[in-house]
Amino acid sequence: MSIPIISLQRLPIYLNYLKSLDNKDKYISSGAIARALGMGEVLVRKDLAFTSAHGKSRTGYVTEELISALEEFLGCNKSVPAAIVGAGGLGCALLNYGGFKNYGINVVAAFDNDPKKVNISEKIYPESALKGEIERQKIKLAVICVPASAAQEVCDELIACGVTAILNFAPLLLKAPPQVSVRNIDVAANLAVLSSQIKEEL
Amino acid sequence: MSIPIISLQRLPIYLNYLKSLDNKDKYISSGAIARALGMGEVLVRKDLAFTSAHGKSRTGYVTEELISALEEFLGCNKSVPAAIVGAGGLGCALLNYGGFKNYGINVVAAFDNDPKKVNISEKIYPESALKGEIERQKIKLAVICVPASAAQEVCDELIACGVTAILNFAPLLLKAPPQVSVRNIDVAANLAVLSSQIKEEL
DNA sequence: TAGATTGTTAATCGATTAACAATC
DNA sequence: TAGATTGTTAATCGATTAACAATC
Repeated sequence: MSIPIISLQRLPIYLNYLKSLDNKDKYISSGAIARALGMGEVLVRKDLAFTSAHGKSRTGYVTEELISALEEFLGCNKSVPAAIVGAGGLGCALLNYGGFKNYGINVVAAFDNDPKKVNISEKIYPESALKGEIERQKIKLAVICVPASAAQEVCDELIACGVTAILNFAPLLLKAPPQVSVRNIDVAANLAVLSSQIKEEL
Repeated sequence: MSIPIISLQRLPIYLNYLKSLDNKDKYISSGAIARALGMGEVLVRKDLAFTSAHGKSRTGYVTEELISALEEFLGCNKSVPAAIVGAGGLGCALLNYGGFKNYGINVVAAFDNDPKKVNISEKIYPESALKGEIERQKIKLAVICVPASAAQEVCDELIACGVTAILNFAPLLLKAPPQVSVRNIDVAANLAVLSSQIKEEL
């Protein structure tokens, strides 16, 4: 059975936690992970069962094996090329962020229609080069950091170039065919939810 | 009954959609919204029922009233002061982003322990000023944009200063008391999920 | 009136949790 | 052996969807 997205989303949390442990014991139990992360231990075991990890009765999981199983499942050892469209503040911040490497994701190009941006980094190309670079480097994964007004157009162009997975920071719902995976991060909406929760408490 | 978080999270999606309509008809039905956003129409009605909006049989909701009801529920007309901790690439990008105003959120201060950052903008303070400014401006909402290694320490300090809602971009699970709302945005983990989904398709 | 739409109640679906046999 | 932990099966919980009466 294929892993449900809701389980897949938790795998990076487990991996982050395990890697953050300073003095790793040889073994770790689902109960210990669950307690540290505030989750149910059965849930942890079910999630981990989707990977190649196998726990041992009485002792739990071999910590290093569990980390390796999560890394393998998430493709951390592969090198997946990714592109960023829109080299504004957010796009540049992501371009300079090193944390994607932990998941085998390599941001190889960014695109912007402002010629001034193009000289900031050799990875930034004019938007006219988008089709050529995406096809040349066989990029399947892209991040949209352009304003909402341009996002659907960029999305369509990316899909036409062969991109099949898109992380969208623009605050709108992108239309895309079902074979293309789209995830949305709306920072303002997240803040709005928190802001509403503050008011509730009053 | 208090709105479940999962419904609350969808309200900004409805609001964005409604505001994005170019030629707004006087009325809009839950079915039309549902079709545009790829959701069930009963779900839309149930979500909207948490706001003060009331639809009319046969005609649907008055578009402008529905927008107002969503804005009111989400507190878009209030002015909620917010702070950003960590004025690196992401922190600065968020500081310069104008989209928070739509939800009544006003980023009034950013903090960084690098003295060079402090002169970039008059809103950026040294981290030593954190306690003073947060308390002076009665800030309850904060965004953590520091590296994972410093995030828990910053979180503790914010809570000690009276912050009750935190948006965390650092890839780790923050420990916070239950009366503090924490939301996490792990960009790398989101990309990892997409990357895994690409591989599945092969 | 007839028809479209709301809002509510009941049914379904999926995810989480509880229970427990297997096992090291 | 006794005890801790896994992995699985059954029960519960919550969210979504279906059905439908009310109504404009």
